[in-house]
Amino acid sequence: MGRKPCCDKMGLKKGPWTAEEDEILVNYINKNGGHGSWRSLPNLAGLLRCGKSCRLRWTNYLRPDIKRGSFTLEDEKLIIQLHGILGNRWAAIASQLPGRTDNEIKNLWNTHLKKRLICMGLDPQTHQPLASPHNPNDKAHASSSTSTRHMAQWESARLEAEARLSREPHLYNNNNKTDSDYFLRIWNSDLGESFRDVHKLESSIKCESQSATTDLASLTPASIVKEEFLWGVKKIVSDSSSSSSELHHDSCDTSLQLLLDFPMNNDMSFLEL
DNA sequence: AAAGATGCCAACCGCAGAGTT
DNA sequence: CAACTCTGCGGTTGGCATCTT
Repeated sequence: MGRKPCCDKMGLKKGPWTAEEDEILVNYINKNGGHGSWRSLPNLAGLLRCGKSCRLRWTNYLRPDIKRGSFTLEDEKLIIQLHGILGNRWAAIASQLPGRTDNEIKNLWNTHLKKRLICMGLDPQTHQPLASPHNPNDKAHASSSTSTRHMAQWESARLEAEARLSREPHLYNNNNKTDSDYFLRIWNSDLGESFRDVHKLESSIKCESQSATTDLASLTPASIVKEEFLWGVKKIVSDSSSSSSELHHDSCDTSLQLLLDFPMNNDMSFLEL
């Protein structure tokens, strides 16, 4: 059904890259001010590799901004925290660690961090204690604060947006008002701050009926969370364009509440650890 | 010292989504 | 709007390095 792998072509080399191949690839990209089409790059550069292999070699090893060397404790801590929020979305996690690649982080996770969590008695997927199924503490986790989980969803969406923009830096500068663009601006605006304040006042927010019916086993993809969030952001933006500042403030509050109220089934209770 | 086990990581594979025709 | 192409992502693997017995 699917397309044949691009490396199936006869005569294309696979396996480890040689220094000569690296040099050819780097020289080509430097000379042309970018890679252009990865598919046509091997022919143009004179490499007996498929485009995919070239892209991987460049993004994971040859890129000039790659940071080499071991991860610091802070890095590892951050990766664990981000994994708790984002799951196995290595590219999104990597976007928060400049110079580190998704592959590198994935390897670090699979070889070190995962085991470390297990040793600490935590499930590396859920970041929750590997306790017995009848552990009363688990129940406490299940009914964790909704506002805490909303906070995690905001954070998740923010990281996704940043990951996207880090891949497409031109979006910062042009006039395309993308969803991610809006998101980041709102996140850094008074509204974002308001939300963070709301989080601090989490005891005042009661959504117990929703969290009680949450299916903890089914994790909602963060993209869905973002969709819901963006709907709220778009409402804020459209409201603000036709309102006085006071009304704007009200609409922000309203939209903020909408964001807080949207149905969710992500289990983010690990944030309370 | 040698053989087997384990760790590590670069690279490959296949899928999915976005863009194009 | 279906078919196709391109690219990015996450899972997996192969092989070298290191450790253990």
